[in-house]
Order: sequence, then structure tokens, then C-alpha cells
Amino acid sequence: MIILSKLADYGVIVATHLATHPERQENAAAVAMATRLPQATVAKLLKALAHAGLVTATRGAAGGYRLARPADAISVAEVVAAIDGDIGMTQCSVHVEDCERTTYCPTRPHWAAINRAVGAALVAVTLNDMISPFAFLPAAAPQRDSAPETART
Amino acid sequence: MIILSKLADYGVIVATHLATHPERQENAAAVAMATRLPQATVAKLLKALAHAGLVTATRGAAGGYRLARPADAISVAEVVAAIDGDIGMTQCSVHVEDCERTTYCPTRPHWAAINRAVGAALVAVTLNDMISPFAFLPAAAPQRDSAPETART
DNA sequence: CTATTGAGTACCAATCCAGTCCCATTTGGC
DNA sequence: GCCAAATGGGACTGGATTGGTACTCAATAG
Repeated sequence: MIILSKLADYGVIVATHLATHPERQENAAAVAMATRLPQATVAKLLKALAHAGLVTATRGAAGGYRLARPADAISVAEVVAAIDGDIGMTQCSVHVEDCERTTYCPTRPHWAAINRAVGAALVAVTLNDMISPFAFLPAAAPQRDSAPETART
Repeated sequence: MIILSKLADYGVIVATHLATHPERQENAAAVAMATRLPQATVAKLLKALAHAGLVTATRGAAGGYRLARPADAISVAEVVAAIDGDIGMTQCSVHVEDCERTTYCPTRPHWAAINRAVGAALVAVTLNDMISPFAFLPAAAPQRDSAPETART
């Protein structure tokens, strides 16, 4: 199974590309060319990213896009969420009210925890990390501990 | 976006149900009844789980399914993988050869790391954990249920 | 004023997925 | 030995989702 949709994947590529030239302003066509992605699709992605406030757009002739924030202040999770929506493991993680199984489904509360772990893995990575040629995180997921207490909210 | 497909979600529910009665052998109809899921779908799921070796099936009259291993030796990741296939963030995480972008895509190596983190989050949770009514991860229980991400940088 | 470029929306095609059905095979009971 | 019960393994289908495109409106530079 693939977690990210192709569009979200592309979105990260596009955002990463912009992160490599933070000062330069590029229009959709230029980004499409640089990333080898279909132009119409890139335009759509950039609109979504702009809508989410991750990139700033300049309209009109000689317009274009650039990152709204420094590359190390934009997480991959944000980029993905801008395109695919909020991340959740299961239906009930995102739309709790939709799950009529809530009353007798014993697994539900646990998904929330898994959810958080996955989200943390994505939040921990910034665009700046994606640019760097080296690995950046040791292991972002919570290691299972079999010590359920340590409750320290 | 929802990470798990409905079937994978159901699969975990089914497996969890079997984990509550490790010694009992149940046929597909009984599991469907207990879990309130469509019978045909449950049958399909159990076949997949059996194929993956997570449950053992007994054919013929009075046949049925039971867990192949103790509940604490089966991770959620295995159940999900049995139904949805291996987990990967992006296309290239699962089918590297399919990605003709390999040569110039700078993000690729990083996805592998994110991938590992997400996988670890699922591997860390066993069916036994899913049964227990209490949280098993440090931050699992609190009231907040939806929108767990939204990076706060 | 006009060319350029993003914003927004509507739309289409293709794929994927959830769910069902069918038939072969195995096994227990009569 | 035969039949019923149950899994094994496909094939099939309707529908939803997604990837991708096209078209029009709005803004801006020159």
C-alpha cells in the first residue's frame, strides 16, 4: 500500500524544488519544467500550496511563487496536508462522528495513538531536511515500550 | 486523507476479535456477526489473513479460523500488510524501479527514513495492545481526538 | 490597453476499491 | 459413500476517488 497519493508526492517535490531557490520567484511553468512534472498538475499543486499559505503567489505578468517561510520552518506534514487533507490512519481518526461502531469497537482509542506517531514522523521532517543529501532523523516513531505508564501528560 | 483502507481497518477489527478468544475457533459467519461487518467481506479478509499466515484455517465442516500466534506476537503492521500490502510512503518506497525520477529526485532517500518511522509505529503495536482497554503509548489517552497534526513549529 | 500569470472551478478519464458471487476443495457427520 | 458445512481462490461489478486537463476570471507589469 502507498500512503501518499501521487499528488502529495508531487507536492513535496515541488515544494522541495522551491526550497532550493528560496530567493528566486518561479512561475508554474518553470517549476514544471524543473521537476519534469506535467505543467497543469504543477499549477494545481501550487495553487493548493498557496491556499494553505505555504507559498506566496504573485499574480500578473512576471508573477510566480516562492516559499512563504524558510525551508526549515515548513514540515513535510504541512505540504502533504495541504494537498491530501489531514492525515489519519482510519476513518474514525479523521471523522469520529462518522463511525457508528464507536461504542463497541475496542481498537478506536489505539488508532489515535498510532496516528500521532505517524504524524510526528512527518512533522519532524522539514523541507530543508529533504534538500540535504544526508539522512536527518534517527527514528521518529515512538518505540514500543511495554511500560504503559510513564503517564506524564 | 485516510491512510488505511477500509478493508485494512476491518482486518484489524477482525484480527482483534479473534485475539479476544485465542483458543476458540470461529468460522467466518460467526466473526462477521460478532464484528457487525458484512459476511462476505469478513470471509475475504480471513482468507487474506490466512494466506499471510496470521491465522490458521481449518477447512471442511466445523472448520474455522483462529490466530496462528499469540496475540502479542502479531503486530498491527502485519495485519495491515496482509491486506493492503507492504507499507510505503511513496511509490518509490515500494517499487523503486518504477520511478524513473530516481536519478534527479533529491527527496527519495529521505522518504525511506520517514517510511521506517511510520512502519515502526505500526510494528510497535500488537493485537494484544489493541485489546487492552488502556492506552499503551505515552500520549495515547487524552481527550483530543481529531486533527492530531498541524505542525506547531 | 494588453500580454502575462495566478485563482478558481468545472470536467473528464482512468484507476482503484469495497463488496458480492461462484465454484472447487476439504472435512465431519449421517 | 453421500451430503452438508466450511474454507480457498478467483472473477466480476458498481461506485467512489483520483490524476489530469480545460476554461474563464482576476490581477499586474509595462
